[in-house]
Amino acid sequence: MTKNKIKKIASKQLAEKGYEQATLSSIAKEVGIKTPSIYAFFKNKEDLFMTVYRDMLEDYYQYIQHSIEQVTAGNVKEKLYRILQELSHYHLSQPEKTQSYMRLALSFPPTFNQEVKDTFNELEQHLCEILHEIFLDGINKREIKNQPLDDLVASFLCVMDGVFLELIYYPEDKYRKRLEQVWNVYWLGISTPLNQN
Amino acid sequence: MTKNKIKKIASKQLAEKGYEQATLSSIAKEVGIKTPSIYAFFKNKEDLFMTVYRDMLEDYYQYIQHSIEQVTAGNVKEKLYRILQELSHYHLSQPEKTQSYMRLALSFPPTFNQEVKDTFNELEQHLCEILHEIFLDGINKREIKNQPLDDLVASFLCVMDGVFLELIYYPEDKYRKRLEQVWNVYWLGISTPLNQN
Amino acid sequence: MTKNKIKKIASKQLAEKGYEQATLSSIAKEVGIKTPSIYAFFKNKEDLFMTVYRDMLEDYYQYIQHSIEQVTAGNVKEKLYRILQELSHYHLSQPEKTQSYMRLALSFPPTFNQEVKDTFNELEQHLCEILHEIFLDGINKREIKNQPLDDLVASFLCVMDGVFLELIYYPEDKYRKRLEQVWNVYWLGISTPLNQN
Amino acid sequence: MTKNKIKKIASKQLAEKGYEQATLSSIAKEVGIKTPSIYAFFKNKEDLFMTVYRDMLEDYYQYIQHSIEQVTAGNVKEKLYRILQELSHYHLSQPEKTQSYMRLALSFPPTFNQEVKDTFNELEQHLCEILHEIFLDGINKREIKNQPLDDLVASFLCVMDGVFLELIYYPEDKYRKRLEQVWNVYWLGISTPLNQN
DNA sequence: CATGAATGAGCCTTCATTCAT
DNA sequence: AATGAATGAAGGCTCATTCAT
Repeated sequence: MTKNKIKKIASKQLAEKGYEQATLSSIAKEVGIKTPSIYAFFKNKEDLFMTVYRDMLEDYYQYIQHSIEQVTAGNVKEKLYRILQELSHYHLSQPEKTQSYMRLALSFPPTFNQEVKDTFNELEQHLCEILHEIFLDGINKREIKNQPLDDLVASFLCVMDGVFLELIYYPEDKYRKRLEQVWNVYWLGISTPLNQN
Repeated sequence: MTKNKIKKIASKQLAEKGYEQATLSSIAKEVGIKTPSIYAFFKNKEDLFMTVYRDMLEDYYQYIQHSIEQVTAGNVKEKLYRILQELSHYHLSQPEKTQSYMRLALSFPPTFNQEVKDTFNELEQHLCEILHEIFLDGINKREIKNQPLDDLVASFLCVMDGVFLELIYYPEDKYRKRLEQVWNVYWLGISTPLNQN
Repeated sequence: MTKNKIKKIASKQLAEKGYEQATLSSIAKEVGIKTPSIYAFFKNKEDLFMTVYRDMLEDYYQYIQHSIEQVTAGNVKEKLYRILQELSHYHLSQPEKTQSYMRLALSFPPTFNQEVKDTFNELEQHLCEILHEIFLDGINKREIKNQPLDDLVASFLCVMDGVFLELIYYPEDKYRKRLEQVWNVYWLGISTPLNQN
Repeated sequence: MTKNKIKKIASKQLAEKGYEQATLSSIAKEVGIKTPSIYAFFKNKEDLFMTVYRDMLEDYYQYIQHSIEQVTAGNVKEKLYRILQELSHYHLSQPEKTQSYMRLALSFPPTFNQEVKDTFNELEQHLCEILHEIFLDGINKREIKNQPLDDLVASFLCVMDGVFLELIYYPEDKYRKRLEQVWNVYWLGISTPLNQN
């Protein structure tokens, strides 16, 4: 279906060149159609990329949700590490998406920014709840040192953010090593002595 | 001097709107000159923003260097926290610069990207050395739990990155709270029990 | 068809004002369209004039070829004179074309020059062969004094060139007189006494 | 003297690139001054090239005049041939001048064209008189077949023009051969049998 | 003499978009 | 659903030129 092809290539070019350089005509050319044909499917350039963005976010959302739900087995250490790994896997296995993602977050017309932020917040909210539970569980089970839950959640989110940024800037191998180092220190830091093996 | 005014406003508009939207004509208008006048000072649009970027990086470099050198007094805890604070202060006190910075890093013509990465790496290299020393010192003085130095450095860089990303996305008050939470957990995690007060 | 109209007017303005002064906007204005519309038909300004030039050359080529082929009847004197006349007729009946032609030959971006020269050479080559035959025939029939064939061909080409240059510089009436004078002397010069009536 | 340097380089760039491409700034750069400095010596771009052109023509004029005056010795054949040779020598020894010359003749703003033509005409007028005398002399001395003087003059001018055009288009060696062939045929054509050796 | 700064005019070009087909 | 033709808007850039210094 042409519509999907357009979206796919729009997303790809967005990743490669950013919003402004991802010209309708350049997209059309790569799709193999003429520029005005795009308007048969999308009202606008903004509309097209809005859609692309929503799809992307939806996809991400689904993935994260799905990943998290599957992380029921295992102890807290495994759960947390698993989250970082799922995150890494998602971005590493389809780096263009992450790029597009970042690009849109920065280069989108201001009108759009609110929606971007809203979706982001929702996602974060969800994540917070999950992490809350996990850490609560961890403390109860004495896997994790007793600390304010919010602090723990914040710290993990910070690790996630840091790891995410490095995921963008470093090549995969260097990134993987980093991730491990970070995780080692982090886990050693938050866990109770009993669980540091 | 007009040249500086151009650079300043170019940087500002870059932060606000990104490279493509920071039009030469829009810059000129805000400076109060006519567009072609810009060419009396810069060869190109690219040249202008190249200069802006280099200045920015130079400035950042100087600041970090300066900050770090002054962090000789105090124990390791103070030193590390001080670094995070200086970083925060730098970006919070002139948020446009940070924005420009991010924008250029993502939206610049590919030719330029190598230079961006090189400068980045150099900066990181320098930071690594400093952190290395600090952590080594911390371990020797029993302020910090004995762990591989590289892991510690990596973890701190990750915290820095995470904190940096949040600094961009959250409003200042929310950010400050986050920073404190993160720091609490982090320091509790890496320090020896004696130093956890 | 708009495309042809653009070409026609481009050619005309080229003749009148030269490549640089034949602005896309001035062409568009005369065609009655807006400047960007030209890009629906031509990739470039260069592309447009390239096309114009090739058409011109093609047209010239066709004409010369056609003219020559029809000059089978008559004796050698008539044939040669006919060639000069056809040449004159071509340029006099559409002087803009000749002007454009000259203009492009001189003012075109260097990239293009090779193609210009190549086409020119091909045309000249063809002409040489024809003249060769005619002169050979002339000598055999004792209409023309026995001289090296190559010299005769060269001399005739020189007359053509001279005549061509004068065709550009003189107004038509003056040119016609000149042509006759030149032809008189030339024919008297190369013909055998029997044929000088 | 800077003024002369400007003129020289203006002329050179004119030859190489034509009037429009011979930018004041590009001239200034090659001279080693800043663009506005040109205005210390010339009122205008047009003024500059006007001067350049007048100098060129003056120079040409002088040369031709001088050449011709020195062609008093020798018989008519030698005189005529000498003229062609001087012409060739002039253009071959400083081909840029000829290029500039042609360029200006074609690409100059229309205002200027009249002066160009006037000077040209004057030169031609002068040449005509000289040729008139030579041919008259030639006929009287039975070196040249009796023909209308005007025709002879016209024919020689035509040869000059043709030869000139070929001088521009052919490389030197090819040109020289051509010139000889043309001259052979021409002289054989106009001379009396007695003088054809 | 020379130049730094500035500018009006204009050029080529690209882009998103529309509309009739 | 697709496209050829057209366009308003704008962008980056160059050029000749001026003027104060």
